[in-house]
Amino acid sequence: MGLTLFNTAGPGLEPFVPIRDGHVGLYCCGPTVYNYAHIGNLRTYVFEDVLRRVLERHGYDVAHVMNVTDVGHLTDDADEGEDKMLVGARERGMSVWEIAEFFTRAFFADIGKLNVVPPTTVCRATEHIPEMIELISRLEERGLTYQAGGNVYFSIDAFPRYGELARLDRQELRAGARIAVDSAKRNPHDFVLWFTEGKFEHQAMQWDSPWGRGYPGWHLECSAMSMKYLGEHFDIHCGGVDHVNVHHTNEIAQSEGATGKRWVNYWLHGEFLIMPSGRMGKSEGNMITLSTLEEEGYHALDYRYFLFGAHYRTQLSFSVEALDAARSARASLLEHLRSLAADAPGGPSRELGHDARRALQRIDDAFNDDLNAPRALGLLRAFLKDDTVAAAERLAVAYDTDGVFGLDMQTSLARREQLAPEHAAMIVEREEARKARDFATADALRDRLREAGVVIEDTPSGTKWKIV
RNA sequence: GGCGCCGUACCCAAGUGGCUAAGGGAGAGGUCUGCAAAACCUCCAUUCACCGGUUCGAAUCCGGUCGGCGCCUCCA
Repeated sequence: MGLTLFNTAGPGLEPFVPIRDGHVGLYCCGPTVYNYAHIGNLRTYVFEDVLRRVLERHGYDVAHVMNVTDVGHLTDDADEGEDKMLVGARERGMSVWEIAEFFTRAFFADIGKLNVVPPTTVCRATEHIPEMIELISRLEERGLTYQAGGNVYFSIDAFPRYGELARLDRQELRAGARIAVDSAKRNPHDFVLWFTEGKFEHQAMQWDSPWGRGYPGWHLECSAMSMKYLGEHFDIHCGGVDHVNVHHTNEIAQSEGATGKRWVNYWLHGEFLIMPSGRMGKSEGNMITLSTLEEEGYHALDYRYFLFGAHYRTQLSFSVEALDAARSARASLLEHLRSLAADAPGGPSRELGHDARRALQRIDDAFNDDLNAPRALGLLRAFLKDDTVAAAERLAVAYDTDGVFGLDMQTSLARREQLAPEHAAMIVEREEARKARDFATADALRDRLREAGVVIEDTPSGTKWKIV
């Protein structure tokens, strides 16, 4: 079964066919580094990671590019207001460059903990200003821009295909329904390509340009950098659903406006993580970071497992109950694998029988069906319970498919085997207490070990322990 | 106001015309145990928000009602 993906820019589900055999150009909208990423943001990167892993499982050589937006986002709407970087810097007493670096590191640390395979190319907006200026010049040559009020704007009326991605009805666009319209715009949906210093005196990051000293509009970086690293026509562009209407719509307008040809073949969009109070966001005041979860005693991979509870194109409800369920589920999965490993002294089987091959195929089919991770995980767990199949084969299927799940099954298992010497000593001490039928001492030791993250299990074949 | 998505057991959810409605968590009973924990076994939706319709047949398609969410604004 070939890979089928849901293309926002197409009729929906479509077979994936790369532009160049064996190669895939993949661009994923990256973080704005003025704050920590919250777990809603991270959901999107995990979805993209599954895509990356599935593509590589198909044998594609994936050029995976991600931008880091360290300039250009405005705190306010409608192209007004201060740069978010500036606000963040002021709050923390850091320079905008320092704060960008700080949160960039924090971001990659987070996705690393989630076992997200790093992009092959990470590019910073501030390091690609010349490319952005070049792109504006191309648009200018083609008559798609105008200058007004100190800014350079993209004129959507000069680009007939504007809004096709989001299926926007040009007549129905109601700009200004909730915000004040920039009076310099000819069409309310025109957007800024270049801001000049005359407009915002406090903008911290500025560059010289043919239109005056200033800084680029937000959408520009993705167009300029993706084309630099992936060419003017590439395979897949990903991001969150919130980007469909504005960000990606504008990216398409300026990219295709500049080249006069098709830019991206497949657009994939991940849905939101929903809190009881609705969408997660800084302004909504319901932000949870990965660090928050870790402080609460969850492992980053518990969150990754949690995300596999729902398909990437459906909203996922977040709750501590649901996260607890995922943590328990991941623990039981590892426990299950441990017992299978114990029954398979030779390790995972290299040869698979009919049933194991079929299970493997069905799991791959689920991933190939628009990255259906929840179905794949359900199939894996059902298969692992099938004791008509040799433990070694079940283990082999689990480890093999973990190449896509990315739950780090083998490593997580191994980690549980590493016992600190003082804990080993306590276990021995407890065994002696039990033999002496001094259960009070034994139970106290068990409690202390539990607090240290070592769980004790007395079984007919002796006392066992594991790291949690 | 416009556009779109969703509503499956206590919870998270898969399922997109036809085998017994995945899987996980929680819960109940049992085996085991000094007690626990874990593991294993068993049980846990004749039913898919509600009402109509299409069909030999629908959770799955169509229409309506109610409810939730998202986008239309920087935002994953």
